[in-house]
Amino acid sequence: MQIATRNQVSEDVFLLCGGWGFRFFQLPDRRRQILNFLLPGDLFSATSVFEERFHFSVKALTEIQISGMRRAEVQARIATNPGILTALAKFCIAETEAADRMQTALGQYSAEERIAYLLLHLMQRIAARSVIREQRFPFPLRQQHIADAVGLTSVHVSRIFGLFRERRILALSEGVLQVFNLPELERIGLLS
Amino acid sequence: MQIATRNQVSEDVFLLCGGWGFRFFQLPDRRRQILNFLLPGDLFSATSVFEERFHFSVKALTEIQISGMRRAEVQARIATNPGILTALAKFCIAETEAADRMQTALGQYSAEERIAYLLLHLMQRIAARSVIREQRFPFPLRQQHIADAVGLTSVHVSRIFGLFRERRILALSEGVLQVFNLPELERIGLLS
DNA sequence: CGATCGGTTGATATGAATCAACGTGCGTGG
DNA sequence: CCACGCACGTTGATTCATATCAACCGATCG
Repeated sequence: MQIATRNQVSEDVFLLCGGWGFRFFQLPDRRRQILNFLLPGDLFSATSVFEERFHFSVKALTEIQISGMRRAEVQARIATNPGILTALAKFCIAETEAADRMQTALGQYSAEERIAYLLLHLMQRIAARSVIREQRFPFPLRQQHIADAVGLTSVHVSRIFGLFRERRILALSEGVLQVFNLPELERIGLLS
Repeated sequence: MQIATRNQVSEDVFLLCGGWGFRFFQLPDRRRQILNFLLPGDLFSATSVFEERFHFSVKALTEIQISGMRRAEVQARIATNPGILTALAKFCIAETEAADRMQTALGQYSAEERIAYLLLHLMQRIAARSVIREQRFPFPLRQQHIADAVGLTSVHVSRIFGLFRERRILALSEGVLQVFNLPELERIGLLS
């Protein structure tokens, strides 16, 4: 379900309170790039506090809850309460660093490396939000989402998952990602 | 010449006053990803105002002048003068949007499209800083830099430049990029 | 004068895309 | 309740874009 569209004007700053979403660019042909995945607690984007229009689109991946705050009000709060600015800066730093790392993955990594990197990054973010037992992560993405995020086709993503499964590194089914061999996954996807 | 190194701690926020540089990640093998190019007037990164250590490395491409400001002082100024925060936010927005577009280029574009996109983006930034006559842009990058920025080999970059030259779209030599057919370059590299 | 750097070009290899077929589960309308 | 269509994933055959390896050239510089 589309939540926001590039160039759309909004007076609100949005926070994802529950569920999963993703931020993306749609090209005029069929191609699209998923820029990142949104998890509970994420602002759509730190910069949206100062931008009156979205420079990206957003879709929901599951049922979601979002909360909107008036931009003018958020800005006023920043002026009076410096703690808010610090929190915003922290979020912005995380976002920027994640973007830089993803850019590196897209420019330099092989298919296996890119997928491993994406999974590790998501696992870390999921684990920060809920307790993980036996390395089983809730994981609502379809292979097409992974493909659009790491710049591969879904066919090729399927092959790589087949390899990972065969090598007993991980398995993905029914919305659950189970990791059997974390060190190996990290060896593949944690290049820096 | 290396100017800054990943994980290095610094109490200063840096501004590039003259010359060209670039921000990058170096991988343990030979690979590196150039994250963006720095032109006069650019902060190394907007987030460095709130980060005490670099999460990236920086190298100079030409002779450069840089100016450092105490981070604590910059933060104090923000608190008293809201105009500085607005300016910082504007820079951060431009940086973020450029990163999102580059991520899209790396994930979705062909070699020709990526190079055309990079050149157009740089041309726009160069033109914002100096008057351009006859579509001749000062351009100190080597083909290896372009390769590392768009995730190709320098050999392949050379072939694509050969094609562009042959098709009378542009030519690059002696530090000058000359564009003969801007509409065609835009058709190739301006997909969204 | 030799060495190094940046760029070009050709031959070949390879990783990922494309095209196509098939299976399975699921929702929906008859 | 069944039949059909559709979304998602898998697998095989083939093609294509880009990488790799290698040779060579001209400019520059110690």
